[in-house]
Order: sequence, then structure tokens, then C-alpha cells
Amino acid sequence: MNNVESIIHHAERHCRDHGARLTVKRKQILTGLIESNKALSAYELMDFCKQRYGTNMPAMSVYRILEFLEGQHLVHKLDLANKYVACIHISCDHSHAVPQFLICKNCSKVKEISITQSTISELSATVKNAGFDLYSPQVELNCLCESCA
Amino acid sequence: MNNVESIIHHAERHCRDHGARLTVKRKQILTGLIESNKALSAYELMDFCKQRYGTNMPAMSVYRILEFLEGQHLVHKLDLANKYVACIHISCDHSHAVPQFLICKNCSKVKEISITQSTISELSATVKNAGFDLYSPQVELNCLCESCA
DNA sequence: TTATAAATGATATGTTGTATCATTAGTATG
DNA sequence: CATACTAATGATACAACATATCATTTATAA
Repeated sequence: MNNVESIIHHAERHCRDHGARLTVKRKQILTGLIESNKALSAYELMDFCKQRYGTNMPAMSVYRILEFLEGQHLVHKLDLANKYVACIHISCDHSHAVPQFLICKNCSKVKEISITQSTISELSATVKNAGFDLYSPQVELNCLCESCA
Repeated sequence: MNNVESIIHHAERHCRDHGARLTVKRKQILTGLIESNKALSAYELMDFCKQRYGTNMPAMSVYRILEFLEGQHLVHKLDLANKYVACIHISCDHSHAVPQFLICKNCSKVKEISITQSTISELSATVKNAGFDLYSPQVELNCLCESCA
């Protein structure tokens, strides 16, 4: 069993444990994200499924599946890029911290880092101080990766 | 001269000083952003100009104008929301720091805060440590404003 | 095995953004 | 002032991202 399969296996168990089903289509989308090792758009995932599995998925289905995978914390949506990326913690059993993303604006390669709780508290306090409520502490930063720099 | 006019006046001088022209159309777009007091999409700005001035601007022009205004540091693009917001520092003469944005995900109201240089350095170091280069230190946070919370 | 809920398909359309080429408005120079 | 040049805007088409809605298929449970 290679690494991708192993991650998918973990994802399957995670879903089963949470009363959810990792269907064939959902597995295909997730596989696309894991294998590519970078952020992909819904339409790029559509193309991936088409080429790799011959699956002809309507955009609607892809978005629904991505939403499901997000709900299971298997995938993150990156608003900075309008793309989606597999969570690096799928194979970890512990519940993971709030993610911080370094996104290569050139090639969509992504590094997922965890923010410390103290940083989040600090952030949250700053926001509160400004009269706002922090809705999601997810931080996305516009970067260049090593190869693109 | 009311507040909006005063800001526009500052913007005009800023452009003149930098060898750029704040044309009628550009002024209309900037006025829309200043008056609305929140983030607007290019298409919302198109509608604003239509209703307010009877100006029929093609989308292309709006995007070009927004790009110009960004270049003059009069407007910021918020990637989190795919919207644009007037810089709060237009009337300040000092060059301003890197902005951090608190964006109400419900009503697009925006609070622009400045990040301290030390926070940026910290951020930059973290990123460097992960093998990436920070391209833009602009931070955008998904929030809820007071009225929407 | 049949009722029910969950998942997916199909179609249309809305929203955001860009490519390209044409035209108009400003500016500078003889 | 006329002419040439550059900056700004218009017009058209289309690409990419996303959702609304209703129909159909697939799983699950009674």
C-alpha cells in the first residue's frame, strides 16, 4: 500500500467513524488532491477525474463533494486562490490545530502550518478590540515556493 | 467640503504628485468605495456608477481603474472576498504600514488595521523557515462585524 | 421489499475576471 | 495651431469560478 492509498484508507476510516460515507466519487476527488500535492480548483479536479477515471462529473457534484470533504476536515478551501487542498493531517489521529497556509501564488503549491494557540488568542483579542468577531482563524499568506522564487 | 470630497481631494493631489491622473471615471469608482464604507465587487461598482452618475462602464474599465487605484495605494484588493476597499490612509501624508483586514463575511464591512513591523518579521521568519518566501504580508481575516454578530 | 434518506446528475444561470482590438482624450513638440 | 504620440476608455467575446433547482439513482433501514 503506497502513501496515497494509506491516506485514503485513513480518510475512509475517519468517515466511517463519523457516520459518513467516502463514496467512489468522493474518493476520486480526494485522491486528486492528495496526489497533486498542491491546491486545485474544482474544475481542475473535474478534469482530473475525467482523465484518470473517465468519470464525467458535473461541476455541481464536484463542489458538493468538496463541501462534504471540508465538513469532514479532509480538505481545506483556500479563499486566497479559490482552490482546494488536502489536509496534511488526514493520517494523524489527534484532532489538529487551526491551519495557516503558505500558498505559492505561482504554482499553487501549499505548505500547511499550525498556528499556536497563543497566536490565535492574540489575533482574536486584536480583532475583538476592533469591534469584530473572528469567524475563522484560518490564515492564508501569499508566498512563492522554493522552485518559483 | 464634506469628508468624502476631502478624501478625494487628497487622492487627487497624491496622483498629481506621482505624475498620474485621477480622471473622472477613476474618481467615480473611488467615490463609490469611499462612500459605501465597505468592500465592493467590480460589478457592484459598475452598478454604482450607473445609478449615481449614469456612467455606463464596461467591466474591463472598472478592473483597469481598480488596478490603477491599487497601484496608487488608494485601494486594496481583498482576495478573501474578491472585493475592493478604499484605503483608510488616503488622507494621511505619511507612508502607511502593511495592512491587515478584518472582513465581515456577512455584509463586507471592513476594518483596516496595521500590523506591527515585529509581527511581520515574525511572520516572514516562519514562512522562510518553511522554505517559502512571503510575497505579500497582507493578512485578511474572516470576521463578523458588530451588527452582524 | 418497499419506504426513506443520501448522493449524484442535468441544466441553466450568476458572478468574477481577462484577452484583444478599436476608439477617444490628453499632452508635448515643431 | 497642427500633428504625432501616449494614456485612457470602449466594445466584444469569452474563460474560470460557483450556485440554484429539479430529476434520478443508490444506499440503508424497517
